[in-house]
Amino acid sequence: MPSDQRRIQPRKQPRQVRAELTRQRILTAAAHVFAGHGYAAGTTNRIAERAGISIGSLYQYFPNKDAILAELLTRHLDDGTAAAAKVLTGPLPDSIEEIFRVFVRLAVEAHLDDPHLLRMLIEQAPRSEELLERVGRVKRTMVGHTRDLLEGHPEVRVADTATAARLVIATVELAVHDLLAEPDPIDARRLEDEMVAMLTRYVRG
Amino acid sequence: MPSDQRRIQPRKQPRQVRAELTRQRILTAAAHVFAGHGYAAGTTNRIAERAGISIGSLYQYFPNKDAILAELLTRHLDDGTAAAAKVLTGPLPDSIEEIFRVFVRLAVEAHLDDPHLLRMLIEQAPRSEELLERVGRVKRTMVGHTRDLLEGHPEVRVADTATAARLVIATVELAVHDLLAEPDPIDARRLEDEMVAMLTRYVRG
DNA sequence: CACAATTATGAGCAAATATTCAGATCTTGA
DNA sequence: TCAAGATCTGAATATTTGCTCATAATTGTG
Repeated sequence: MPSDQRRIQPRKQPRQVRAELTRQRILTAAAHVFAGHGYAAGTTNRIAERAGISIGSLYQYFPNKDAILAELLTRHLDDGTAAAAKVLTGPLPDSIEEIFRVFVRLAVEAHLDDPHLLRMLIEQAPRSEELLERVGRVKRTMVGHTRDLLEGHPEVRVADTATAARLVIATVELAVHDLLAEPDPIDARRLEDEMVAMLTRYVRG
Repeated sequence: MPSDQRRIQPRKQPRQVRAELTRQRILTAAAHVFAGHGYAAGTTNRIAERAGISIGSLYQYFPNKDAILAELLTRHLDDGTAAAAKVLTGPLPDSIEEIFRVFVRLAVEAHLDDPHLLRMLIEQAPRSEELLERVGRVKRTMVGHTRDLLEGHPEVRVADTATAARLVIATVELAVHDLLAEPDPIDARRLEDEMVAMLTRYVRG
């Protein structure tokens, strides 16, 4: 068990190509192992084994197990915010329904590749103060943007846009997580349609 | 680490008053510790310490750590289904809006006392085959009832009641968990109002 | 009070697992 | 080619933690 949870920074920076490759392999293996076994049962030795490297190499690039989780979460958050930013720079559709569709699709796509991993991340990550803060910040940003959107759109008729924005974000994120990770997952397209319908009818009042 | 995960039954039945008291203290302490540290970091020694008893006493009433979790989850599920059954025996309101309000309020109330504990329960349940099955059964029952409700109600206009029922259940459950467990939780009454509005407008088409 | 049954104690065992480090192997650049 | 630095190895070590058991304390009963 880790005795010093504060270290998150990598032990050394890769300077050769094979080092960067090893780092990638570790992360890929960790994603698989964490997704399959959960965080606690996803041991560092198992990760190293799956990555085809020795346990020592793993600790050359990650100071401890938590750091691997942190890196995976960071990448997910960065990917998500980057995708959202890209959409926000371009022109958005006019109707609130189509706007919602864009973002719901974004959320669904972001979770389609490995729902189990993402679910594990959300469940396990918040144990660390730092990660909790990071996730909270991203979420608050999303809620803020959603609120702006709701307030500026002529079709929207909800009174309390602050609460509505939080409800919208939580609904999209969590329902996506849950439904995609079930043993019998809902068809992604159908989920998208129903969720867009629900949100649209909600904010139109 | 536990070598035999199958044992769930208590080691012995309490025969004296102080024994039953000790059992209660263990469960209360476990709820606190699990909610605060998570399941993995909530060690049995910490639970015993918080309960003000020795670690040996803990193992006199629970064969292993999982059994404590199972007992907590069982109590939650039993409480929930009992409350739901009580509501279902009586007369339900006519309007779909008021029906939703009854069930959303039920869900909110069931999670108001200790959102962190309940969140942990839902997250950790998938570790055990038995608990997973138990939770799945309860959920399927709820979805089934919801579907019946949607199909039999004149106000409802959604086409795919199966998908709609799953979406409704997932939304209520997860949004409640998430919003109440935040560092800055939404006012329970406001959450109830908005969620009822969202669900009602959704199923009315 | 005496005796048995019940309950409580907590040091310590055993297994799992995170992490280290001394030495081997590979890559780079001159 | 070769030395220096980078990378890799994995047996060994350090911790953590679920759990046991011999013993002590308490309670119920005649």
